[in-house]
Amino acid sequence: MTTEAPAGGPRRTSGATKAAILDAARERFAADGYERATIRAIARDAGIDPSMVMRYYGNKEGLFAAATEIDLRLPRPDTLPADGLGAALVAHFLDRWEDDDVLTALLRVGVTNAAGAERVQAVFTGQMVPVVAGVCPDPDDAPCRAALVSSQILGMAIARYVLRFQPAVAMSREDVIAWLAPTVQRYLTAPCP
Amino acid sequence: MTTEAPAGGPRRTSGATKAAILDAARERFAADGYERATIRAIARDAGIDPSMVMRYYGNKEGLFAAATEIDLRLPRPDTLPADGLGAALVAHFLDRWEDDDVLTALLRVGVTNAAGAERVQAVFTGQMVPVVAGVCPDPDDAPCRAALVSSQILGMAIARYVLRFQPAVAMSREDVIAWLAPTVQRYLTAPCP
DNA sequence: TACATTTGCCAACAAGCGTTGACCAACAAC
DNA sequence: GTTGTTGGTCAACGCTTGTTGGCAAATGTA
Repeated sequence: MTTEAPAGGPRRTSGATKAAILDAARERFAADGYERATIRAIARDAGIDPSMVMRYYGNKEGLFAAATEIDLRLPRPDTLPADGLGAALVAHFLDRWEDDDVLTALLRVGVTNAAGAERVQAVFTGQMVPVVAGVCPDPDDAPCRAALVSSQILGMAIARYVLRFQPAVAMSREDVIAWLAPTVQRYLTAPCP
Repeated sequence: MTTEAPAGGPRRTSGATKAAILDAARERFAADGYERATIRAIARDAGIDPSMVMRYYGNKEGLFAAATEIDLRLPRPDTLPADGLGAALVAHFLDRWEDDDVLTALLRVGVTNAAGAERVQAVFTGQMVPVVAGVCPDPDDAPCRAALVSSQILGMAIARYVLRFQPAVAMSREDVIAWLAPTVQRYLTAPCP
């Protein structure tokens, strides 16, 4: 709950309301996907009328776009040991996924919605490819290698945080890193087959 | 289009109509996901009235369940060389995904819908775990290893067939196999870290 | 004081959804 | 022929959705 006005007290600022709407939207989109996350439910969570959502974000698509602006916060590759980059990347993504609903929301919607798919693609190619290009042997291979890394990262995220496969959920953070790090490392730096 | 009656000719058998409905449903579920694949649209594709869908499949959930009965057709592990199992599995899944809409449909819906997620889980654990158990060192590890294999297979399927990441789509079948096979092989047979 | 702006609620709209039940026409059996 | 069964349409229901416009009240500004 984000309502804090004590019934009859001073109105919130528009900024606070906008933020409350975004919080509720992220949670709903993450939990339900695009279609089933209704504006009415989001407004209810934010403690306001549905029409306020329209006033501030225009329509549902605008709300979704505002709620899923994402920064993967990838580390600069030159700050890490070259041979530990796989482990570092896997650990980073596990952390990101566990403390931010937006990633799950984006993934859920990306799989359902065409606009969402483009958005996932933009985030990953825009932020992943540069990092990969900084560490792989031939920068021309960066898109391909980034796609491979993404496939493994996204696959584990879906198994663990979306589908909730029991064995994937039960694995400890360290086990996931130990298993996936060599895979990612190979996709990053091994010579092309 | 699955309508073939020449306007006023003999009626179809119920079996033909049921099959036409299932075909249309698979296509729509694969293309649009659960919520946006409407019964009306499926019926239109099948060339019949929406009420026929209800008569034959009860309700939308029943239709979805009928449309996504899946056999992964996994090969028996003892028919393959132990060290080529990774490549064989990856190749098998690429083939399956490319000639069967149902897999994409199930994946799309599994990510959106709770019932769909359970279904994905049931298919993968029910059919993948036994195969993995037949080839990995300690059968107790089979669920964990199956989850790892699934994470890489599902991740590539999502990147290539759902999100349509450009580099993932552009890769040739042989390249995908060459990159992913060692990963899958390691998840299957390498000692636990 | 008076006025303008901003925050918010309310009631309604049109459209689309899953679902239902009544009705029709073709066939098969008697 | 009559009578059941089967494949199919039609029109409507109750409901939810995104979206809109008008109105109340609190705040700022003169």
